[in-house]
Amino acid sequence: MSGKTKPSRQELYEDLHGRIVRGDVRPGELMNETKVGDAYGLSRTPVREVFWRLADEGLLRIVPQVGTFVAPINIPAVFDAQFLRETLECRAITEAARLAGKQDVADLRTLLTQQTAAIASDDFAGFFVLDEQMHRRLMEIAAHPFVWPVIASAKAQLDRVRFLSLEDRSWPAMIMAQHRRIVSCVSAHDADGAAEVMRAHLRTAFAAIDRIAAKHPPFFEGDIPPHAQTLPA
Amino acid sequence: MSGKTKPSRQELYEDLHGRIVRGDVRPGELMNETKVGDAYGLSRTPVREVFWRLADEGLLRIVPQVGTFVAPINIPAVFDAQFLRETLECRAITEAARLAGKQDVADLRTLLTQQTAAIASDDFAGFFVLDEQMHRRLMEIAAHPFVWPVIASAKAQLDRVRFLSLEDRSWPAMIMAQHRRIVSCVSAHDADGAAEVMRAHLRTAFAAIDRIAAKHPPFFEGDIPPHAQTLPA
DNA sequence: GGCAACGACGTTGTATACAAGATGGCGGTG
DNA sequence: CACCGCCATCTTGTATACAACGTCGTTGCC
Repeated sequence: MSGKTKPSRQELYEDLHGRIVRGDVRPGELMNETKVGDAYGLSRTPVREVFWRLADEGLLRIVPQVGTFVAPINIPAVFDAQFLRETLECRAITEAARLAGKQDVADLRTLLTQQTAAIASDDFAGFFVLDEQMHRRLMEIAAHPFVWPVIASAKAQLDRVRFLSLEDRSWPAMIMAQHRRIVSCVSAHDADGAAEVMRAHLRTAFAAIDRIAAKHPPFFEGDIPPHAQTLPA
Repeated sequence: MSGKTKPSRQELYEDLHGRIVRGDVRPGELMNETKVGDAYGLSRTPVREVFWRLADEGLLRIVPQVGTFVAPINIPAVFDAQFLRETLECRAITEAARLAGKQDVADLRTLLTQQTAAIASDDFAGFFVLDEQMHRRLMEIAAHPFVWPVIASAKAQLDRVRFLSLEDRSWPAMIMAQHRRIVSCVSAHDADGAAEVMRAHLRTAFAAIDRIAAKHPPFFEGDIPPHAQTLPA
């Protein structure tokens, strides 16, 4: 594992994806195929495939014969991503609460422990990974594993906004408390309670979008929809 | 419009997509990059981009250094696609029923008329397009237009199964009746009623999947999930 | 006869050269 | 001074040559 066997497409994709979502590269910035290829020791061909996938996810905007740019954060698209994630995850967790077995609950509790440890050591990146693992695991418990990639794609749009807000210090504690309540509901097979907590959980970060958008106007595109009281129930 | 200005990637994508969904090419069949490129007068480069996208949608399976094949119909993936579509469209139509204005209802009624005409002239392909337009329009009325591409992707998986069943002659009439009831509920702002009819509508075609899978075993992959009573409510 | 090693073939993966188009600056012109 | 047209330059789009790898048939050996 010492020599770089393959800085391959997968690595390039994950790196670029992370850099865009974390905001290391700003919306509107030019992503030159040749330069990116040189930077990673690859030719344009594999780079183009990665660009295409990122464009499909709405993270890049390819303008033919002009250039490929980091896409602005499209506010209506973000609202729809929230709708999608909230609708699917809340529906799925009711199934998860119904179907969860002892081993599933044990797995979730293990993730809770790891998340607590990550927060205790200020390992925000590690917590971020564990958070994603937990949501994916819940989707597996709900017996809908193929839905996760769809949610992950929507999540990227939402995370772009999230990373623009300097994370509050009190934030991780609140997230952890919500995670514990989710696992508690699933463990008790309380489907309605789990859905309710999940909805509140998913709206926590989303609630600040208008404030964040107002703070970084050049990064955004489109207006906040008129019916923006999100969703009733 | 006489000369073929561009048999470009878009055309190639739509053609291949349609051929796979309609079952013109069978699961397991080899899709050679070079041969496909020659057939369309393109080189391997644009073909590869199309293949990549189709693989992302689960319609192709790219095996490195071996070949690209038409993917088998993955039964668990189909069940998850049904879960995704049903969850999102039923949730969205409650919003559509709440938000629909007079012009929206008028557009829907126009689509109903066109659909009736298509069926009357046995134009099944035309009806298929109009059906898709209606579902997309409903998503726009619900103020979530960006969700449609996600549903369209899931729809492709479901349509693969649908096209394997020789469509019943009484089938179009039932679909039309459901469409009319949906528009009726939306027009009356009956959100719960609309969701109920939509759920029944989406399950109509899906209900036969086990029968169809049993009829064409070599085209399928994976088993029917144990909790296959789909979804409660 | 069974089996293992080898090699030809086919496929996708990668790199690179060239083409087509868009942009922006420059200079000419009214 | 304003404006129009041209051209250098940069970008992505496409085509093609080569490399890496897996498959499968063949052949030789045991």
